Amino acid sequence: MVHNSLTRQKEVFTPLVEGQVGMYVCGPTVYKSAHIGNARTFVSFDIIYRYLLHLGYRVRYVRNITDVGHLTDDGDQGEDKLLKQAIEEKKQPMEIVQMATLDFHDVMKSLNALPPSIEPTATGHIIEQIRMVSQILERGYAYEVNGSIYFDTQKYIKDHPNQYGALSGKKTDDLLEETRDLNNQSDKKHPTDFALWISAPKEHLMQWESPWGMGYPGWHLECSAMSTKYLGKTFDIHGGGLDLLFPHHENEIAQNVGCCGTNPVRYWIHTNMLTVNGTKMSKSLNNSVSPAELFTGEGSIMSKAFNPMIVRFLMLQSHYRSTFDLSDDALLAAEKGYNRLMQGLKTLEQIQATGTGQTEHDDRITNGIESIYGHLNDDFSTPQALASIFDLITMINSLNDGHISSAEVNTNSLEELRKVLAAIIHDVFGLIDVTAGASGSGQSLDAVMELVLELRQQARADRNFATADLIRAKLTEAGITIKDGKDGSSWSVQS
RNA sequence: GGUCAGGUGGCCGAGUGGCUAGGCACCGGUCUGCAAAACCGUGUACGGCGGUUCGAAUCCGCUCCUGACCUCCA
Repeated sequence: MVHNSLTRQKEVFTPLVEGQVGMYVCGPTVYKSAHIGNARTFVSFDIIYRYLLHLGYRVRYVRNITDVGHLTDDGDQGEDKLLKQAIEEKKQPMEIVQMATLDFHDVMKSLNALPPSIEPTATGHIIEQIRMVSQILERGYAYEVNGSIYFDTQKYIKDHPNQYGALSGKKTDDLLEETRDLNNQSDKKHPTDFALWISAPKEHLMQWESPWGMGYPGWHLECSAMSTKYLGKTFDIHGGGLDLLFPHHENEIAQNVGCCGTNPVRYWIHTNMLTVNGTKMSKSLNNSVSPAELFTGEGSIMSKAFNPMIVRFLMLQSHYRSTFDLSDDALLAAEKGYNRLMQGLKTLEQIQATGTGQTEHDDRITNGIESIYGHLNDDFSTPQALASIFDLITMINSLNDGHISSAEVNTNSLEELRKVLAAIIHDVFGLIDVTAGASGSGQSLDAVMELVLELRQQARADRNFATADLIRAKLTEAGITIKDGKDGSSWSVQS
């Protein structure tokens, strides 16, 4: 089941071609470093992508890079954000693009998001965009004014009643009556018309030759052109942030219908916004928190540094369609929850089950696994899937502590549990264990710690607790936690 | 102003008619030399006012509050 923004309800997901999924997600505009709100969206789609792969689908995941075209103001008078930034920094636009793109990739990598199958850029598909403009012109859904091409929304609305606005839930009448203060839009026949191709003044830094003279593409066009090129005229999933729903996605549909006569997308998925102190984070509001700030603890809202995996875990604890408020408390709580999850997974590797029958504990495992999949199948409900996982973690710990004897659990169920939890947590949720010595501390540290623990164990055996506690305290200061168990002590590095 | 989402216990965050979501924090217990971790247990909820129903956090109406979109934004 997938929640489809177009119909506003959950629908059974059946791909166009059995076993294959085409998914397009609107990527970032690369004129500034990514903020954590961007990251939330792409992590959400990363999990959807991973889950589809896990289910065995062949997925073609296309996520674009917008490296041209966004205007800061309405209409033709506005400045291109990218150009503005380039002028401010006295750089070539493509230098800005390069910087922001590399930064974006770094962030996504640190959050362990898989790269998309194709990551096309707008500037790399100028030809396709020009061709699409021509097709829309040919079909009569656009008109030219002074070298710029505008989409004719009125004709579109007339020919396709109840289409325009269907996605964003706007009534076409309301859209047409829009009387917003529109400055310098005299070229357009109607305020709702939008630019497909914009005529460029000579000094404009990014422009290309077209049948209508030198110019550059309108913002909405690239996604239509590139999704059509790589996924076809109709494809399964189109995703993006909720803030793109109108006008971007609405116009995208219009362009596709105008160009090819078919509705391009079968399932629209929109992720909700991330907020800080209850307000949406947005590049234009300048209230961004960067991932780097989170990861280094240098920002104003965090008390300390948080590993990217903790941030990712926190994102998993909320549903992608809910707004999500970022706070220090939430991060601190997530850190503990994440550690508990990772510790549980490690414990699971070590415990044994010797049972052969089918006990209530085996039922609990079976039901737990079933409910994990049930929740993920229900519009990718990671929070609920996590709840089911934590129930199983409790059971794993009970087994480890001897509250449940190993004979009470069937060997096969435990094996199944190992397989499923590892797959869900690592492959689907994309959570990497960064809690232990596994984080690249190397063999030498392992050897040193083994020695230290041995000496401390000796001190404890001699009832020299002062020494034992001193070792533990000093190690804690150094970021290493000691836990004394029945079978000796263990250690872990704080992330 | 128009449109659309929400308001859940100390915090975060699920949940669309009856059955403990979960995480974190708190309290009691077990374990431990002491901790930590873990396990067991207890408590604190569904913005307000009405209504439907045998029964509502969940449906309906009104009301208050918050956010998002309507302009570039993930």
